[in-house]
Amino acid sequence: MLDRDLIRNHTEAVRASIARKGLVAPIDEFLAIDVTRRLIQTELQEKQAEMNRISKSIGMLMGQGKKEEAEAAKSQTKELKDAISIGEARQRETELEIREIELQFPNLPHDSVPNGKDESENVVVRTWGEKPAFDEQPQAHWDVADRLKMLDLPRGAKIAGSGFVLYTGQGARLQRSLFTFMINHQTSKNGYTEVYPPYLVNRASLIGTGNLPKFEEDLYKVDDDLYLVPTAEVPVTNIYRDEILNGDDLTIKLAAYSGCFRREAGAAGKDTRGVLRIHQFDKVEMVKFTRPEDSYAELESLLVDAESVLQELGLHYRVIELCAGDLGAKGAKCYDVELWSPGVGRYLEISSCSNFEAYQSRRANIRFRRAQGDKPEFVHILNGSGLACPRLFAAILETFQQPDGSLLIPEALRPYVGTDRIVA
RNA sequence: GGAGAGGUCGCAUAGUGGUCUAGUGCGCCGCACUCGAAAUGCGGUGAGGCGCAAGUCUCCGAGAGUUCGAAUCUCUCCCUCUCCGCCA
Repeated sequence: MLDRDLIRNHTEAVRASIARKGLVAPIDEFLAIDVTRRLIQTELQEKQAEMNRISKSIGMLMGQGKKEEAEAAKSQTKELKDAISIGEARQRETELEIREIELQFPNLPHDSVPNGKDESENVVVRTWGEKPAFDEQPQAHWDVADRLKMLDLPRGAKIAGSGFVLYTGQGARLQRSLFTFMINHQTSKNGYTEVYPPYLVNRASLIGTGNLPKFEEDLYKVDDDLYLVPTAEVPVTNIYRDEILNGDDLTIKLAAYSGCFRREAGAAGKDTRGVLRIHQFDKVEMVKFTRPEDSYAELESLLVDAESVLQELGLHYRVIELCAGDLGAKGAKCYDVELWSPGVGRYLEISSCSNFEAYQSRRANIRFRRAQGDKPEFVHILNGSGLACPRLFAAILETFQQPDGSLLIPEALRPYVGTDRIVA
């Protein structure tokens, strides 16, 4: 959702900015309904004001015992009352219409975001480490995992279906070690406060983060109008929905471990092998609530916090800045962290660190007050993965596989895994 | 799941059909008194929309209804608490 005044007063700038993303927004519909909406409202309010005056005078006349005059006043109200109920219905209707249109607006890209139509025009910001050298072609993680009995993909599919994974033995232990290590790292080293949210959320929460109404087909829905979380971003961002925060408490930095559930409806046939794209996975997510003037500095440090996990593990990665055309609807600016996966032979997206500015806070109505008596302002909201487990799991298996067939565990994970090496 | 009690402007409370533009206390802000503070006194202190402004409208958990008029009456739903049942 965007600022209504911005759309009204800087229409062409908004249009051009959205066009940079290669998207269109219902700007003309918005403007048309906005005008009628205000006309309806002004007209209605005049009638309501008159009705209030008459009703009040009836009360006063009754109090003074002037029954007849009160009755006379009552008879004036019939026509007014009908007009008001029609006006109220029209106002409700237009308010719903404009809200529906507003929810379809994508966020505007920040000025610093490079132009570009799709991922081919993204920009490599930096790389860390180097591709590890192997004497022979390294195995893909599904082969390493099979050999070391860390994954049972056929039985995962039997239990739930294609795209669901059963981790076994040391694989299950490694998987559990990863998110435990990461949530500990973000809370103890990078200053995040840990939260553990519900895995099921209501519609209002999903509208707040921008997953609904547009991306319903990506979500698992259960009875009672609840949805499985596609990421902890949804419940964590909504912690402060409809609240006014104290400006002195910002920036708020939260980190959450959660399971994530995605239908991956539009991705059939892509990345189907191993654990590269699965319906259920674990992730540590970081969310920040900031003052507007701090959000871009906080985006840089959020990115550094995500990277720090990979540095601790000694994994080669690169940081990509998304061009306008690859940003998606919600983001104002976004960096992806891509992890080198030597067996698959590709960089895998493992984290997305985004500044949403006030796009989500306007939808979720999350504000802050700078000081007592000041008008509430919308906070800026950022989030980033820190990180997603399956691809990290894959990269570790592929990067640290040894010539003798064993798997060397990175130093930082050894206390969690309980060994320095996994053997067949 | 069953029974009961509740949800009022940061917190606590009052309000059971009309001077409620929601009262009071606490907290908070400003001013006065003071060398300074405490205490005290006075004033202020929710959100949103429309409007250049004056102003005006909406919001007492949410929605619908009754009425000239609803915080107050009716219905539906949500949430909290207590007890019972079931259960990791």
